[in-house]
Amino acid sequence: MAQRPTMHDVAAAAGVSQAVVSLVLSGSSAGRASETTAQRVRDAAAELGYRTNLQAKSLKTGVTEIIGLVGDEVATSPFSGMMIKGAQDRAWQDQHTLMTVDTGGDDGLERAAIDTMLSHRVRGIIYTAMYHRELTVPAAALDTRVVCLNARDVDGRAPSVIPDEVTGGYEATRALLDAGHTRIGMINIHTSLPAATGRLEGYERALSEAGISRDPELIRPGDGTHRSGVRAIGDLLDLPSPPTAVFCGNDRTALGAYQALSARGLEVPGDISIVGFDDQDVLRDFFQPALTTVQLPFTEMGDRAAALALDAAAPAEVHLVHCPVIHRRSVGPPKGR
Amino acid sequence: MAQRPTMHDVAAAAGVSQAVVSLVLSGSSAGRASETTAQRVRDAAAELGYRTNLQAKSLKTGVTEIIGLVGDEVATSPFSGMMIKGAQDRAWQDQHTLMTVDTGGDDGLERAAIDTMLSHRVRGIIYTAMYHRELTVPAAALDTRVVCLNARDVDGRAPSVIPDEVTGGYEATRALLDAGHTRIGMINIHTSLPAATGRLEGYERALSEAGISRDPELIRPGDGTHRSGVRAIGDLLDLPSPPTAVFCGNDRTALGAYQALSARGLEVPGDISIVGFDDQDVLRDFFQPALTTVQLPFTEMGDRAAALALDAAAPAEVHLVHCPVIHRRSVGPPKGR
DNA sequence: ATGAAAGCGCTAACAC
DNA sequence: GTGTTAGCGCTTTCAT
Repeated sequence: MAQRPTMHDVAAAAGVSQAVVSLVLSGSSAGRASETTAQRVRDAAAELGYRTNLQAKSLKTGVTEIIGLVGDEVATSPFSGMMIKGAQDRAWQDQHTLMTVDTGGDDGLERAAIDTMLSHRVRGIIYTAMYHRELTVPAAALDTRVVCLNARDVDGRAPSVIPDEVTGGYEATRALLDAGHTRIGMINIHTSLPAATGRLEGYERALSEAGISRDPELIRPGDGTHRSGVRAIGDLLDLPSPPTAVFCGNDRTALGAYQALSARGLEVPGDISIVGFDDQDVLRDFFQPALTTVQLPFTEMGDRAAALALDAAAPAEVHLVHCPVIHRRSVGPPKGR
Repeated sequence: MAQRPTMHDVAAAAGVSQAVVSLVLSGSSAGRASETTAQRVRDAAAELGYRTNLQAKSLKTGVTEIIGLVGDEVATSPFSGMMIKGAQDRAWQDQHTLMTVDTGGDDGLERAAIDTMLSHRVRGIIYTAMYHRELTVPAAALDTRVVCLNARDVDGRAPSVIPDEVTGGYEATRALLDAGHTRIGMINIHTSLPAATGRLEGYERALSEAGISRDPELIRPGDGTHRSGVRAIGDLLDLPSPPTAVFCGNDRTALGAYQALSARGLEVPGDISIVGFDDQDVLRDFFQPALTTVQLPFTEMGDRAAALALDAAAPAEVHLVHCPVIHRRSVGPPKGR
């Protein structure tokens, strides 16, 4: 762990000047240095265990190869891991590294994190939300390139990458429609979330497109919990004319529905078809039979966000990322068909 | 997003020299600059939106304020999120930031990641495993300070921070012993894991300390899955003299046990007491009644690892972090007592 | 109490 | 083809 060798050391070892070392090692020596010299330099570098000092390089060039990623609960939510992975892999492809800070929702820490990143002269900041939501990018962050991930910048000053909830809800409902259902319930999640409004909008659009008139009784409120799935599916089944299929606003709700159904001796999809939303990893094993659901494309979203963070010219648009339906076993034809 | 102001700009604005700006902003101006001057400098800096250029600072000082964190699946496992959070918060307290790379288990990427971090002249590297295991630190990484997190460096060249599985298993078993049980089963997980051998060792130690002779029939193999919990608990119950309590090698196994028990019409803890291991967040809600289990102290482990990464003088020891028993509702007195 | 100056390791323009 | 040179923005020593 002695003092790291510098280009000067390599130059001395190879018997050339430091400038030549720079040229050779940066790969731009074509036509500048002879191949013999180049090889001698590379050998010397390897021999000494030379490694670029990125501080020095960045100081000179004025740009760093770091992308900052700030978010509430970035580390602790299972979802954000995928966003980070997507962003990281993309950054990596472009020789960049991610510097991550999980603010835990603490505004002071967030300010400090942004500050630190700016001091590090990051190439851009990916401002990430654990749950899809709307937010205002802190003014300080706008000193650099900012991209909102899983969040929409209400002021439209930064590009945003969010899941296309509407199309997701639409396609989830279509999957049910296509299986022959015409009486389709929906159990929503917290209505304050873009996820809730978007998914519901997709549901309604699909039904109206199919010429099915809206029945408010079929749309049940919920809060995204297991418990609310249990309750809402009960309400739905107790209707004079119960639905033959239900679109659940998220997987957790769907799991509640599954259990309530099984408690009543009803089968999925024999008696009733179910579609979820989120395709949550950790819940997957608990669905018997496997749940047909809509996937939140977090990895792709992370990828897109990183790409935008690296592209200084990208306009501050909203990028909707498609949420594909994952067809598994919880959808079948309506009972008695 | 114009060119960022430098200390020279601040100096010009405040009518002092750049050196004084450095002194004042670094806080070491006590007795060097007058308070009036200092204030003028700070005002000018704020006015211009000045921010330290950490590249330049690091180049000069020779040390960075970055800690690298490399791991397989760091981003995607629910556990590692907590380790990252713990490490980050600790790093943050010491003005450091985390640069994270998830290698996805790819060796090439891992090498590249370590290389990059070394080029960034990170203060240290936290080499993290998703599952507690033994490993060899890549030679390249040893160019800097390395700390193994949730992994033990078999060559003993780097300090390691790992959960104290043995004591965890011991205390889990003690919880059962203390409730009055004397016939206690254990369902193990993959025996190749330090988690499995350690937990079993703790179990055996607790029993032998209590003067209970070892009954091999009570120790069932498993692979950590839900399914293996279902199977093993069945085997245990079918014994001529079944246990009144079972220590499950992990929560997932315990969940299988719960379900098999409920399928047989048996109650926890009325008919049988259960203790798990891991205290896995996502499974928590599925336990009815709430599971008494042993917590893997990931946040604390991350904290310790970061602290070690920052302490160049720390010896390459193994740091065992205590795994506390979380008492909930799945332990009661033996039936018929 | 303040300023001048050197130099950290690198890139890149320019000279030979 | 290769070397010389001038900074990038900062910290720090030494003058003043």
